[in-house]
Amino acid sequence: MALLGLLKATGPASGYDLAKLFDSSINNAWKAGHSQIYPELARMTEDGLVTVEADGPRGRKTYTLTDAGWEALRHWLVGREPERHWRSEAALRAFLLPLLDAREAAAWLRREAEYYAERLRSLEELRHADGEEYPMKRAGFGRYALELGISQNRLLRDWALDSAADLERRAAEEENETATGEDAAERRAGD
Amino acid sequence: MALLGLLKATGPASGYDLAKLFDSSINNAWKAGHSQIYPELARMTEDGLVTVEADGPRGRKTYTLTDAGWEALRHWLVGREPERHWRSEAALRAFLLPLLDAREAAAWLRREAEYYAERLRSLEELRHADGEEYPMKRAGFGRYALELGISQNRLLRDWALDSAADLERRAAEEENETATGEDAAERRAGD
DNA sequence: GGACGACATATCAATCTCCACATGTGGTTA
DNA sequence: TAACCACATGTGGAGATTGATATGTCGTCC
Repeated sequence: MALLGLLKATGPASGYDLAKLFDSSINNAWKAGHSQIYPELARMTEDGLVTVEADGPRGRKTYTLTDAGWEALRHWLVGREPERHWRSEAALRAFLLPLLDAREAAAWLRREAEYYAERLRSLEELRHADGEEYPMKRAGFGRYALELGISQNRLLRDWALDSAADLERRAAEEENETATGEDAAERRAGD
Repeated sequence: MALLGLLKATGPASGYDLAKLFDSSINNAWKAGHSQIYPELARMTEDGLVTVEADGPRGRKTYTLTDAGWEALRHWLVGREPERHWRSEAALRAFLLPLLDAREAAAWLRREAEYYAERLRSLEELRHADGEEYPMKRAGFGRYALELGISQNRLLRDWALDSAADLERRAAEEENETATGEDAAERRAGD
């Protein structure tokens, strides 16, 4: 479906073009290497969703979206089957974080925050980039998706920083209590 | 890894227990049915990450985390290999949204917003629920992950509503322009 | 004219994942 | 005591995914 979408957005293209386009546009939402793209294009050709034409040099094949393909894409876009797999390593780690001690967890979160901050920067750059650098923008694309990505990364960064601060505060409090307890014990021992 | 984490968090458990726990806890971050869990437990037993003991009735097998298992889990939690698969159907749809006309896209977004709002409600309920209803809370778990989930769903809901409103505004503007153009044409025709 | 990098397509094996099918036991309740 | 539900564990096959490997061409720069 992602391939159909790109074909619709850009017009006829080769598998190679699509692979590059994938990288430079929806790679944040969906990943696919050329070893997935080529067989998929062959399958879609069989299904009549696209047509092929061998035209360019180096055995280049240009694929074009058919009416049936656009219909299928449209149907998928509008359809609302509940999302099948929402799966995120980051979320899993976040969930299991309390297994580590507070200091360690906080350190991990701070590194995570840096990572999100970096992604945030690169997305914000994209927002100010023009069509040359960001081909999908020419088609008015990714406008809303880009804003979403920016907001999400900002949220993630702030969440990581806040959680880290919270964990550190708790750790400090605990150490204080322990220290007080030890002081008391020492005082008792000294009696 | 998710399994190891749950084992660490809850202590010894059977595959059945883990499957249920999965559903009631990290299901939002990671999904796994029993048909994945049982083979995975067998594999981890071979690798020495857990030990099995057939004890309960009905062929129940209880799995216990070994030191090696905890070490592996710890290593995974602390380690920071860049996230491998971030893949989201919703994000993909969001990206391809401009392929639809504005009204249709807005309608889709409003339905999407409803969905996020519902998830938001259920997560907020979870926040106020006590350990009885939400077993992982007993272990102090999911505290930060839960807050993250709430923030994310709120963000998603607001993004969908804002984007829908924006699309509708643009569609209305366009229609106005078109109508004005037609008026002018009619006036010319009437001359 | 040779080297090199970008263009361009393809296949294979290993692994992961999903869904459906399959099988059986223990406790409770009508 | 029969029925039923929760408990409990598996297998098998289709399809997706990843990463490695393979092969060859075109244009350009030195």
